Amino acid sequence: MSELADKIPNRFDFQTACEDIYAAWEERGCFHAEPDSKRKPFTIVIPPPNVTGALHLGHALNNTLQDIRIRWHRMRGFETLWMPGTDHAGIATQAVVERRLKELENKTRHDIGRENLVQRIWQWKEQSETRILNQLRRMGCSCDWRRTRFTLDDVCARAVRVTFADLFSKGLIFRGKRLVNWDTYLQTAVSDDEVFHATVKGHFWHFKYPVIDPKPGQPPHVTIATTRPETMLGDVAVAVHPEPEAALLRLRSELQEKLLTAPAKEREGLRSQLEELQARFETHLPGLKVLAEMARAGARLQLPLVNREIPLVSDVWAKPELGSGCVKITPAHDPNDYEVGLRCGLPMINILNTDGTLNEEAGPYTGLSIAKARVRVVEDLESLGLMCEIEDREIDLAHSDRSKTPIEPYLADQWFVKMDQLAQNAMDAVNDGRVQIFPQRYAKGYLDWLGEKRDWPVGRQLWWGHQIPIWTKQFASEKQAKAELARLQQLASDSQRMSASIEGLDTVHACIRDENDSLQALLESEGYTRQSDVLDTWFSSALWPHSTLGWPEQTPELDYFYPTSTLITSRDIITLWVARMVLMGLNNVGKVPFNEVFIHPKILDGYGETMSKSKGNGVDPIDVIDKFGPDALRFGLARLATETQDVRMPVQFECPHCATAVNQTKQNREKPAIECPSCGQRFSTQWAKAADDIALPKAPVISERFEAARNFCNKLWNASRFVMLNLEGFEPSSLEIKTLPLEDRWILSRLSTTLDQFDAALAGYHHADAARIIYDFAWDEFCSYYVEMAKPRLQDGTLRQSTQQVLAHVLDQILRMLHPMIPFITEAIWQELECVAPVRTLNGTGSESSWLIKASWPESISAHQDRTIEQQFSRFVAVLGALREIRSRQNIPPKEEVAFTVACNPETATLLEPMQPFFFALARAKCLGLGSGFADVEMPAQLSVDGMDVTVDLGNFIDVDAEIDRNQKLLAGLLKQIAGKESKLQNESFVSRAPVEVVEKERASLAELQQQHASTEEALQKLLASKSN
RNA sequence: GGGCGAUUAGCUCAGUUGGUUAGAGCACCUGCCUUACAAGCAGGGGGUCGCAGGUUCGAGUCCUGCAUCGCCCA
Repeated sequence: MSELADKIPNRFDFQTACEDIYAAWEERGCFHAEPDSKRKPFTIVIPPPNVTGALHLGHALNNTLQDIRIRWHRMRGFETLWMPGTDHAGIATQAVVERRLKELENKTRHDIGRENLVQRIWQWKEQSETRILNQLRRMGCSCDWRRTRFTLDDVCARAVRVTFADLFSKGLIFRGKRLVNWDTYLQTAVSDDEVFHATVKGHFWHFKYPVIDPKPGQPPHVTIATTRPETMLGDVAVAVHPEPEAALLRLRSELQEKLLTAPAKEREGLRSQLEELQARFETHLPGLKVLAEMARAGARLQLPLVNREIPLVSDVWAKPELGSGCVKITPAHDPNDYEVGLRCGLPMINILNTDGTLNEEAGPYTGLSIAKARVRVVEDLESLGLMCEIEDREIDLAHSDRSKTPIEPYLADQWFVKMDQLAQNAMDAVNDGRVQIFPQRYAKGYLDWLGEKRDWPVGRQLWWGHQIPIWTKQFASEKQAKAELARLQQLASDSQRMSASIEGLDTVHACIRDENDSLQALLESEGYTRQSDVLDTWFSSALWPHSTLGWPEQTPELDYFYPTSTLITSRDIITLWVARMVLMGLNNVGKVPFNEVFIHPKILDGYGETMSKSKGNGVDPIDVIDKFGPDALRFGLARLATETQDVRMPVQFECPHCATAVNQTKQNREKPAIECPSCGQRFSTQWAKAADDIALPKAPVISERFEAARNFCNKLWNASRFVMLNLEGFEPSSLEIKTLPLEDRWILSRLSTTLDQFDAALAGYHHADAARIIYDFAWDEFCSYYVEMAKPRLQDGTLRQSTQQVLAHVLDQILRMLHPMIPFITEAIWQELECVAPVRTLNGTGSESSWLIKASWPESISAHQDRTIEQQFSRFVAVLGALREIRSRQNIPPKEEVAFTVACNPETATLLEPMQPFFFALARAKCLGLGSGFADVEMPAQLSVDGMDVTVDLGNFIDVDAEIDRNQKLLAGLLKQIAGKESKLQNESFVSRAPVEVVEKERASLAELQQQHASTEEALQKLLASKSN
């Protein structure tokens, strides 16, 4: 036995063990899945991480939850596939590589060209992907690595191209104009979530446009205002509200209503608003009425500087309460104006080149930068006498996240996917339950977003991605274009291979399905050019659940593993991704991509902010693994993953000199180096740039939240160690459950109940509940009670064998249950246990997989579940608790024995009788009497619990005054509660209206309190009497 | 502006269809190196359940309003 004690250290050495365990799993093909008609499939596709950077704690949570589900199902006997891979993440990855190019070589992408840039991005991808996949391995993720995919690899590329060609041939892909966020520095459109807003100092210029041929009573000018005067060169109209009076009246009554209910501090502001509004009825309304009438009559204005006639139009976008009440309309350079342009059927004039200079539409200003044009336009308007007023103003300006330059709204050609029917199909799938979303409330956002059925802009002006497979040529006439369309149709012979469409009157687009089709070269020789844009990253991600399984080929994998079982992801991509996966799955395969979607919480830092590398509060899971082990990381995350609440996780730097955890604050998290408040030495952070800082040792960023999980793992390890050290001479036999002592039947009953609860929690995606259920069972019930009670039993010849068997069995079952959450440590213990006790069943026969990862999932046995046993055991626990409390309260040294009695009914006495050795073993207390009829003790320390009076004769140990004091306080509390109950029970309406069982419960509770009061009073009197003697 | 969520112990979070004296972990205090585990054991203190109303015999839980914070959409 001592040999074994030497062999098993009292800590799990995760730093050396985990790598071997993982390698062993992989070598044995434990992660690999193959279509198998005899078994049910269970499939998860990983939400492919971006190859932009490394994984953070949010990914760690996401992947931990997936692996828990994967391992759980694998043990339950499913053919289980976890499909891994990564995402090329178009703009994000390209921007990172471009930024490095600029920083390291001071070059732009145009300097090195498309081919070179793409090659460099591939290099970056290799490096980044290796790091990410390694992070997943360190976490223990049991992905089928042989099937690893990348959204830009050949298999995925083919799926993308076939999908695109299919949609094109169905007429669901078209090109149109649309306002985009244009980054003039990078010369690409960026998406809304790549834009940040910042307040900058600017001006508000008021100027006027002459009215052409004003009639009597009509103004000679209309006044407008803008923060971007150069955009007037692209103006196509001025708008005025069609019913200014009605609009003002409505606004006034809204304000008045608000004023009635507003809190005092807001009233002042509202009143002045109302006053200003009131004044407008006189100062502006008459003029606006005239203008509205003019707009209806088709009045026209002269746009200065470029001398264009533009209409005065009616539109509700013009706010009669603001400025002059008129607003200039520049549809090609402002999102709101764009909408007005669409409503009023206005032309859209783009005045910008892609590099941010003005184009020929700007007339005399052509070629100027935006800034220069702004100065010139203002000067020229002034010299024409059209400038009225210039205000200073703070302006909320959109900037590109990638280049930090101001975004220009810009009207560009854009490829779209028509969403109408595709979106409807995806909505139907959720509405009729083919796809279930957990928690259910997230279905609303999904449906709302799809319900708008906005066409999906899929083109990106990037070089990294799937290039759009469309070849385009412009023809001289509509007739020629139509003839060409017919020719192309003939040429393709098969509309799947190539299909074509006409844009406008004269432009022909041909979409070719297959890479390397000879048609490509043919068209190019005829003067067609391929579209240079690439597809939105989400286009390829949307195909992920079926493209990874080999679609469009009808592979056995696709047939067997699709639809996948569940998708586990974070809420921010429900629309970007989940919705599109459903829509594409339905379109391509005809079936939903997954039956269930689980949305898990986000990981925030201690301030409730999302973690990110750019804030410096990001935590690398590897740092946590290095410090606490992969199992602690996983269990720690799982127990925090509740349903409604995002996870706040205070973050610390761990001082590399003295290992002190230094709390991260908003101030220190952005510093390149920090001085440790404990040892006074300096360490560096991710921000270290200067040579001095870089030379300092770098502090890992961790969170102490994982300590509890690490401690739990340690507890499990040592409990297992104890069991194994005590299995000497173990020979399993067939146990007759009914004949076993109370504690055995109790732990077996609890085991089965725990299993049921644990399974139910996992099935419902209640990971935190599941973690808590198994934690409580393993620690509080198994370790704190069963293992402690096993100690005396192992010394008892008649009980030793059955004790060993129950210990081994329950440990076996706990290891299985915990394996999905903490795979490494449970596997390590399993390996040891296999050597010491290969048979761990209750009937003494059978064998198990030598690897826990492949072992079967435990089954709850309802015959073991016994509520009476559990209740009886809780009476034992109550007496034990009372004994311990008395000992502790009276400061009795742990080694000192005490004697006690329990006054209780005969049934309880019978129940407690066989537990006497455990009172001694667990509380060093000897029982002198159970039930009634034993002599009173002189110096009692007493507790009433659960209808029993536990009395300890403390003899000389007792601190009588302290005990008297405590009893008096207790009595006061009891009296208060009794009074409360009595008044409740005297309340006629409670007794008559509350359910009978509730009233009964209250009565029983009152009786119990009264009994407790009586025995406490009695004990108190004895103490007082003994004192006066 | 619209939608979703949160607010419970110093911190991070549970709390089921409304029903005993609101729980856990960490931190704190007291006592223990008890032959698996000091990353441990035993015990303890600590809460006006964000605020104000309402429904009810009874509200942390249901309803209304307000405040603060977060996310999504415009």
